[in-house]
Amino acid sequence: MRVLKFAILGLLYRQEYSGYDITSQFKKEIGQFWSAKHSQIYPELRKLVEEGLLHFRTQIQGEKLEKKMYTITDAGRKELLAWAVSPEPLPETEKDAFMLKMYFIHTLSREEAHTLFEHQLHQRQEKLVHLEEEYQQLLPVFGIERTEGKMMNFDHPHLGHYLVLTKAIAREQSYVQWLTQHMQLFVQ
Amino acid sequence: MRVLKFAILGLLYRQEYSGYDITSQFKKEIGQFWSAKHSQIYPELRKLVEEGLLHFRTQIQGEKLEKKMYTITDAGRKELLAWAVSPEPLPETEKDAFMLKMYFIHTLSREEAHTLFEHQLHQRQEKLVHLEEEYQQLLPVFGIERTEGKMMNFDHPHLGHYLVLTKAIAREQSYVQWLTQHMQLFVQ
DNA sequence: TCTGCCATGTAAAACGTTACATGATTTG
DNA sequence: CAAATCATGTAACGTTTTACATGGCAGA
Repeated sequence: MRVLKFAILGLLYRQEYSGYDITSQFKKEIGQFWSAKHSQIYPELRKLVEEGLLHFRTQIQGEKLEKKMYTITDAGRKELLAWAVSPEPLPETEKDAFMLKMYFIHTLSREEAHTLFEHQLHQRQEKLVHLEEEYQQLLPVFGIERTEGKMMNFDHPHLGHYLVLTKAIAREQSYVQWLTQHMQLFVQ
Repeated sequence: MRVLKFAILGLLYRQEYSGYDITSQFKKEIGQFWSAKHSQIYPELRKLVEEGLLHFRTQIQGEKLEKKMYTITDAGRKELLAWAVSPEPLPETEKDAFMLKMYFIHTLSREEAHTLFEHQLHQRQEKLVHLEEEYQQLLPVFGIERTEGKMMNFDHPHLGHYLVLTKAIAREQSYVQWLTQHMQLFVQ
């Protein structure tokens, strides 16, 4: 599948980035849905240059620190677009170790199960709060103002950002709701 | 982390299974949240036997077909329980290639984006229908009868099964809802 | 000057998928 | 008797993580 390849091509579609910058991007919003460590990114960048999908120029930062700024080539853009329009099949499995534990809940006492469940709820709620704060702070960037009833639209330069944030929020809300709904199983 | 190890130990906690049976289990409900191919399962089973967490007896099926029936040992049960009670940290990234494409939506035309979105919605809706049918069929097994107001409880032997099914349904409902809510971005 | 961040890489191990390989049993 | 399923394994390849390794830069 080589999804990392397309993640990198996609990031470079609109701007030049260094390997370090790409690593940083994966720690931001898109990291909710795809990421990689720098040890995977640097070899992938080299490979993409070899394949003619990227090129780079070396830039000096300060006195002598070299960084490589990568840009996408026409061939790279072409491959990216071919991938981007191809329909994404559903994965059979979306791995979730917590839910695997829940499948084996009969191995636990009521108290142990309750603790695990509470712990997961706590973490998911905290994550949800962070995501919602991020969303609130980005409302002006997204151009969504409650008073004027403005809405995100297809041509908005931050549509992708908006979509991943709202989707991450929806995912966490659903998780929190499911946990809350089933919490009663462990009390008493 | 060795999650597959614990998935196998968990499956063997209540009954004897062959490698083939374990492979089959991963194609059922728990496959929504964890799975592995037989090529990963057979070596893992051998390893778990070597580690003293499982043993097996060879059973003859029919005339000469040999199958290995695995059971968990006391050491295996001990390791399983230690894992099961340990709190699960949230993964930073829950990979979703479709959402990665959505982050790069600016590379697509309105029509292309609309097609992708519709395609994903169709697939998610279809999956949701299957899961809901499964749930409806299992209501008697779960002991949930609308007329008598019975409820799932902690000691129910199928609680794990119930939890993964309801969670998978919640996940798909949330996905479908999010897709539906944002579909308007691509029309006209 | 020290701490945290910027910056790039490689090596080894672990995890996961696809393909290769073989044969028995069951059901239509 | 043919096809689907049961049953077990290995090999090769691809992906991902952890650890090793090095050094520059900026601000307190």
